[in-house]
Amino acid sequence: MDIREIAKRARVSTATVSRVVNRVPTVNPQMAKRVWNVIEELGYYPNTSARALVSGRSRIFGLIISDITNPFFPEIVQVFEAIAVQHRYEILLSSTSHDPVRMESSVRRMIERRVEGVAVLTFGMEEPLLEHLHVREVPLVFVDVGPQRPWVSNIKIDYLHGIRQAVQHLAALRHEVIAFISGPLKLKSALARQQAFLRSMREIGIEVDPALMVEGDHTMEGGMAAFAQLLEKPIRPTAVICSNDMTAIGVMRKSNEDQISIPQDLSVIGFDDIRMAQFVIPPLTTIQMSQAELARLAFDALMADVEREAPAPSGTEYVLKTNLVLRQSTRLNSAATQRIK
Amino acid sequence: MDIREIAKRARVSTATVSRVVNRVPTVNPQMAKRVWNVIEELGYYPNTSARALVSGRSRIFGLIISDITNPFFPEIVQVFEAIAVQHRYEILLSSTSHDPVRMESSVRRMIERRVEGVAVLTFGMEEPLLEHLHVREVPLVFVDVGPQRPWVSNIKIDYLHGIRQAVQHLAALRHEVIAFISGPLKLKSALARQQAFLRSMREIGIEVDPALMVEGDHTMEGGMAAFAQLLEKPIRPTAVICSNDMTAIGVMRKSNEDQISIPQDLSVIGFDDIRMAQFVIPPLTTIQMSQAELARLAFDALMADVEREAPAPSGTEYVLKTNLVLRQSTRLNSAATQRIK
DNA sequence: ATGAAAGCGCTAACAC
DNA sequence: GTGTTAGCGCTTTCAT
Repeated sequence: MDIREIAKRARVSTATVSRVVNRVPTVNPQMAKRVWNVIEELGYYPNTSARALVSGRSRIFGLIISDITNPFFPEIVQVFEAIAVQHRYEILLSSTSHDPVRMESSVRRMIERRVEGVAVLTFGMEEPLLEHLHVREVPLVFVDVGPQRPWVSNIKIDYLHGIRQAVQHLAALRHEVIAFISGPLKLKSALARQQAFLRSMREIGIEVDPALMVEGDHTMEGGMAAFAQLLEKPIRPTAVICSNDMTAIGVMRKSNEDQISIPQDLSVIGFDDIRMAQFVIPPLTTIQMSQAELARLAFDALMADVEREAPAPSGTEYVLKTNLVLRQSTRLNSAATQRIK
Repeated sequence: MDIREIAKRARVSTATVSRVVNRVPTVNPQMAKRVWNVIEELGYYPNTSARALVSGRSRIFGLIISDITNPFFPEIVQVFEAIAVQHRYEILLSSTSHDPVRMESSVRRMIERRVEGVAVLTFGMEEPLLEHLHVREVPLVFVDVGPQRPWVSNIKIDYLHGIRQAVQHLAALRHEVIAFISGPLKLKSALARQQAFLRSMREIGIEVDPALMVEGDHTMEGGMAAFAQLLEKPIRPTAVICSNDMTAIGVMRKSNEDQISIPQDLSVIGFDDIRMAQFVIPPLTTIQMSQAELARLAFDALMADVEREAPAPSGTEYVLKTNLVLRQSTRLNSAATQRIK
């Protein structure tokens, strides 16, 4: 059952059926009605492949993430998909697990499906792949790590904004010995968070003791290990800020094992605000990087490029702010309180 | 750059290029080599829309879930996608949020993309939608709730297997007063779990006091509320089995607020084994329903139907076993222990 | 073993 | 405002 069948039964041409289906306003309403009736009656659904082939528009966006089981991503996928559907786009999802081979195959699949844009929410993309997409003028959007060139947008995360809030929040609670557990420092995003922490501390006149900075790996196990390291140091922090929530959850887990109560004995702050942050005990105070907002920015960036005829010569830049959300893993520093008494 | 361009440059016909790309074995190896070289050189990627249009095969499977942010689903999506890619299939993901309108639009999109099969991992599908897919002979796979008819597979969950293990585990730990927090009982899957619990208890000679059965809603908040209800009853359970992990996490949260220690004062068992179950404190003993296995079964079911020329008249049935995984939220009933002393 | 050619279902000129 | 028609890029007979 195809457009010709509909045309025949509605006694119009296929062109008219096409116009009706695509809601071209110039068609005679009566005729349109007749066509719709036949469409309903026969349960006709236009064939997307044919449409894509002839129009040259696939109405598909690629979405490359590292790992859907990483709690940071589900909400992004959710929102991205919801917006896409509103715009009559489909999404081609791909998890790469940080594997360059899978990344390459993802890009290949996306090119074969002639995606109209790709959101890359991983730690960048190798030059040859970029090149393949670039010659086809496929709009791309990255988070922080995109190259400056036509058809490439970048969403810059304002780490400082939220991290400064976190530091000042702890300072207000009389914490002075504040540790920081970073992510893998070879990651640009992890490094940026650490830098923002140091800068925020400097702003309030504290020069951080290097002993209070340990490197984690953004996993729970890494958080536990990093915190264990911290406990062996001569100075004991009363608060710790973590480079992501999973790390913070690791800290909480290790604290629990060692009979360190949170927030009584130790205040903990995470980063990301993954959903799980609300479910741990106590609920985790964390720096939110809105996944919904990120998804929306990414989609809008692609959409903008699709609708542009000429690209900005060195891409477009967007900014996503981060913000502290207060929950129950931080508290007034009891040591300081006693001192005041 | 299309197949003709390649053909011209390799001085062969388009038919030969097509054969080469599709690895038809009869082509002269030399010629094939020549064609591959040109393909590499020009960076040619076949156009999927054209392929789908002419071959009538989209190489897409639909995957309908209720909500990707529900921790039960990410791993399913992950595994389903990975297997699909291995078979050179793409997946069309859709979250319906239990909204019939979104479900309808999902199905429409899938039909328009001419998916070759749909895995429906929600609580069923309304008859009219089923009908649309049925007339097109689109293979479907459901979990528990599929109708018996051609082109429809069903994955039956063996709830009893794991729940019986849970009950016997608790019994072995000398628990006698075991509560059960169910899911919404209008859900077939929730009801089945409750029935399996009752049956398992009966098997070991315990008739469950109705006061020990409360209805939750499969959310953390619901778990907290249900447990609060339980605490107001005259009899106090020493162990509680929950219809899913989020409910169990709610119980843990509420226990924490009320100074009830887990597992010292109360043993808790969940269901599903979502990833978070490993991260809560203490790690949750739970009945695993392997998400990876479920995804694999679903994919295999669709693939089998795609390759079948005639469908089984009343569909095919698959079974997924559940199993208890021991972690740290269960312990010997201390009351019973004292009694023995 | 290879090539010529007929479409797959649709859109978009272009003509009326 | 509506119809005719030429493709979109590919696969697949059918000849050779």
